[in-house]
Amino acid sequence: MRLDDPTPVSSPPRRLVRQSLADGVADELRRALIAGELADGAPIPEVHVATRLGVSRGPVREALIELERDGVVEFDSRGRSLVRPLTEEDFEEIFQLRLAIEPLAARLAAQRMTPEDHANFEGLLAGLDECGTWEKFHAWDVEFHEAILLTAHQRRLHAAWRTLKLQMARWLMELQRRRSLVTGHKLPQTIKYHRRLAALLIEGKAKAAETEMRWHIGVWGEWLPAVKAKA
Amino acid sequence: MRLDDPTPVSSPPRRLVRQSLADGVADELRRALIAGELADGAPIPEVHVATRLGVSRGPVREALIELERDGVVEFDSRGRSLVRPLTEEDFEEIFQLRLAIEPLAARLAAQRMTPEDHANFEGLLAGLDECGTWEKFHAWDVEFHEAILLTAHQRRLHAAWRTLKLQMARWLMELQRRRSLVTGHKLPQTIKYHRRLAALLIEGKAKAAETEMRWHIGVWGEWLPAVKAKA
DNA sequence: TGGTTGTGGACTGTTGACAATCGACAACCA
DNA sequence: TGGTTGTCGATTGTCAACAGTCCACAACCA
Repeated sequence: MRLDDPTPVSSPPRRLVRQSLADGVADELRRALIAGELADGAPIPEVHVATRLGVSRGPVREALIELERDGVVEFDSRGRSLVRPLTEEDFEEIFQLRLAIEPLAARLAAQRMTPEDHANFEGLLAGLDECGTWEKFHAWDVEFHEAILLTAHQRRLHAAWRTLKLQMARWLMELQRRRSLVTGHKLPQTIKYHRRLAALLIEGKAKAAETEMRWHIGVWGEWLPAVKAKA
Repeated sequence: MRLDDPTPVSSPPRRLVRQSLADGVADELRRALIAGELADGAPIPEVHVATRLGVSRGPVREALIELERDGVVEFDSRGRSLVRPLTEEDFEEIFQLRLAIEPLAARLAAQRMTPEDHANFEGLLAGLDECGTWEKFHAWDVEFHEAILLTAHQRRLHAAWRTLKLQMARWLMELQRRRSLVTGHKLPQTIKYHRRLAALLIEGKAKAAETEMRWHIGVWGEWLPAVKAKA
């Protein structure tokens, strides 16, 4: 890339973005949360995180606020932050919210799909072939749903969904750890369903995509028993 | 109230809550935003707010982050905060999101209504009689919808809705300022509809309340033309 | 012994100061 | 003149320190 060309680079590749320390701290906390390094209900003293990561308390504070918005951290009445325990009701809530958000997003995405989105989804669809394990598939799945939310072009809808994303990841890890997942679902079958949904989106069949997504989330909600077994 | 009684006061009345400066700053900014004292797109330098309110930049930072979550403030690439301009697309988005959230909330609220909630809604219903002006009614309306979201007992749903609340207030003020509101709607009629919705909730008719709310939001969405006229 | 009263430690809330970044505008030069 | 290079002011990012609050535990007393 030539650096003496004065025309600005507008598209994503090779653009320098300054990432604040707060963002870095948030990323690190997210990682730790998903990795299960922080137990449910464990306190997260600002000072500890700060010294551990070699920053001051300011950025840590901001990161914690960010994570509170994502629903994985909560502040007690005295302002101390702690890992928000996962409860069965949370799962139920997340289920309801997904049911409200994602079918709508699917409809809008199908309606508003541009040629670029089109190509994007074709690529995703192709990537599905390489999902030989549940682990790979789950990674693909998150990317897929995120793509739908992005394609819907609704900032607020996406923001609401984002707050669910991290929590779903935590559930997934927790369930995998207990090996209580994959409750009667076959991977090839699951992949088939996703292929179907992706096809509807690509074809721009808005109403059908919405219905399919509603059903899709419903299936996901069937994990609830596994969740109950854990809680 | 006796202060030498060791039993803690759990219910709302007379309980001392420490409000951080950040919360106070956020409240003040919210007020200014709704009052129209901050123009669309106007920068909000931390230092200005801090000196104006006699606090340091820390709490102001946190307040601005809070308002960004509420969707009324945005940060540019360099971290500077500014008043997020209201656009027609925003209104459309808010409409879609309300349509996804509130009917669901109404259904859940009707299902889960406790005797206390019951009394609460009865009180609200009575308060409707004193809404002689649109202004009073709008205040009542916000309280009403908030009560529904609270009664649904879904943290995340409520959180998603809260981010819309402030923005709706901004729209309302903006439209009132332009006198482009009340587009063919009569106040007594509007009050009648609300009375009907409230009755369904109180009677616990979940499905009917959900449908009514969907229609209700749909009517609200008819303000869109007025919004377009403004934008 | 049972309840009250210090006292220390662990945190958070808030602040003021310093460093870094960026736009605007002036100075400079080929 | 057109483009490049300083420089200044405005604003945010980050930090270290201080003050306030609360819990836990010990000391104390009736």
